[in-house]
Amino acid sequence: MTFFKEQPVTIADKTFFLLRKDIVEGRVPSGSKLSEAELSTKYAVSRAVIREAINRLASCHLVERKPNVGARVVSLTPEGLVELYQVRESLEGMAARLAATNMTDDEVNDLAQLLESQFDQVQSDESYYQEAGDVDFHYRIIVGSKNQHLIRMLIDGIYHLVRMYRVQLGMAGPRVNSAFDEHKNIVRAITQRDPELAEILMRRHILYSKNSIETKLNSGT
Amino acid sequence: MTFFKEQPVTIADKTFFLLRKDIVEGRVPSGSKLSEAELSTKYAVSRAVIREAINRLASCHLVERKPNVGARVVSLTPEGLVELYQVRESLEGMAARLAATNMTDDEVNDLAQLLESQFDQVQSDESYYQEAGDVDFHYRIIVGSKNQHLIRMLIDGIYHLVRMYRVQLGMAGPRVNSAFDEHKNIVRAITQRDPELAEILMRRHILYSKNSIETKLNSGT
DNA sequence: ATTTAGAACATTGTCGACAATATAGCGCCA
DNA sequence: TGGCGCTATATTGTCGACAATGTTCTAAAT
Repeated sequence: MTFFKEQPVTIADKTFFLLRKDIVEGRVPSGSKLSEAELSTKYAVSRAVIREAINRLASCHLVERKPNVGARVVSLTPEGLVELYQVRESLEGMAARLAATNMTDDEVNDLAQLLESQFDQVQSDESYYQEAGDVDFHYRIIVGSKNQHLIRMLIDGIYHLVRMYRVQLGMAGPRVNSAFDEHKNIVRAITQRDPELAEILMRRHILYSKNSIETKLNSGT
Repeated sequence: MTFFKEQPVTIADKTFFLLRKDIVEGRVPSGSKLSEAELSTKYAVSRAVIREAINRLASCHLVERKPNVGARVVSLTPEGLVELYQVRESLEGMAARLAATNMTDDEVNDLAQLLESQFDQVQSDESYYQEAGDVDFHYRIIVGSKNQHLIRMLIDGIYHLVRMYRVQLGMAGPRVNSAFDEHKNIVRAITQRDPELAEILMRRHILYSKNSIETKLNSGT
């Protein structure tokens, strides 16, 4: 149940979503050049809407554009991953802090219930939780912060890059049980309306994720 | 000495910078509608470059765009100010933390020297420090974090909104001496290469600023 | 053989016109 | 008189063509 389903209204929207999906999931390889003419034929739209789509992708930090030269898909590097997770730690920590005071009781209950239902899945079949379940959890807290800047920066911006790293560097891995416990502790802090604790736990949770991914990367090379 | 001077290369760049300046400094009033036709005659460019400029402004959260309807300059509200400073606290806190480990010794020395030179100005003439001096200090730490995401989010994005609030709600006010002391303490923490302390002090510094502004706003109404 | 100047090519930037959508005004009907 | 629907108008979205810039290839000169 992804509740904030963004749906395209204009052609530029649709093209933007398509292109973003293709980039995030690696069909347009990272580091490759984006030719406006080529893309306009590929997606069967005018160059103007391609340009708008590329500009929007640049806002998300998914492509880098140079004037009079063109745009390239960002390249995925270990350093980039570290920087990304530093920002995540900062922003999502604040999101958890704010969620502890700004989420309604109903929202908190729903969140706790979500974890309950995921608990069963973790027991029987681990595969689900890693992907959508984790994202769902984090999204709810971000939205629960009720801070528009935070919400837009994370959901419209950073999370697509995070997903790009996840998909292309193949991050599934373990850490399912431990992450689940961390989620539970965060929810407990929010339930107790303890902002400081919620922030600390969220930051540690993201820090652990980063470390886990880093070791996996290093062992891979 | 503003060292990261961004200069326009294309017409769209120039128009974007002009329009942003006009919005931030209130010549285009907050909450007003941005007519593409009107702006294209006003700035003597085609509608296409106006559209690109508006799109970029939307990425900075300076305007809000609705499909098939148009774009409006954001309205400045007390709640918006609070949300903005929450994000600042989060991101600049992390920037200070990272700066404590990533700034070179030379950069740290320059920063300390900057504060020294500002100290004299604070003694004699308070007016300078509040504006450019404060911004310069924060910019150096942000850049010193060496985190590209942080740098772009803050300098390209949030800081223009901050300036917009400052200019249009007329925030000059006192807090010069106390802010200066806080700056000094932050630099000391960075000099001692103490990331945790640098982050804590920066967050408190921004929190104090927010509180100061809020009380000023409330007393104004 | 290497470097450099220039021309030919390819790509991005800018523009004006047309299409699609939303808004405002007017008349009709209950 | 008030509300509803239609038409007219204004605004945004999309497109193809032209201009400006960057890039590559060639050829000539040292």
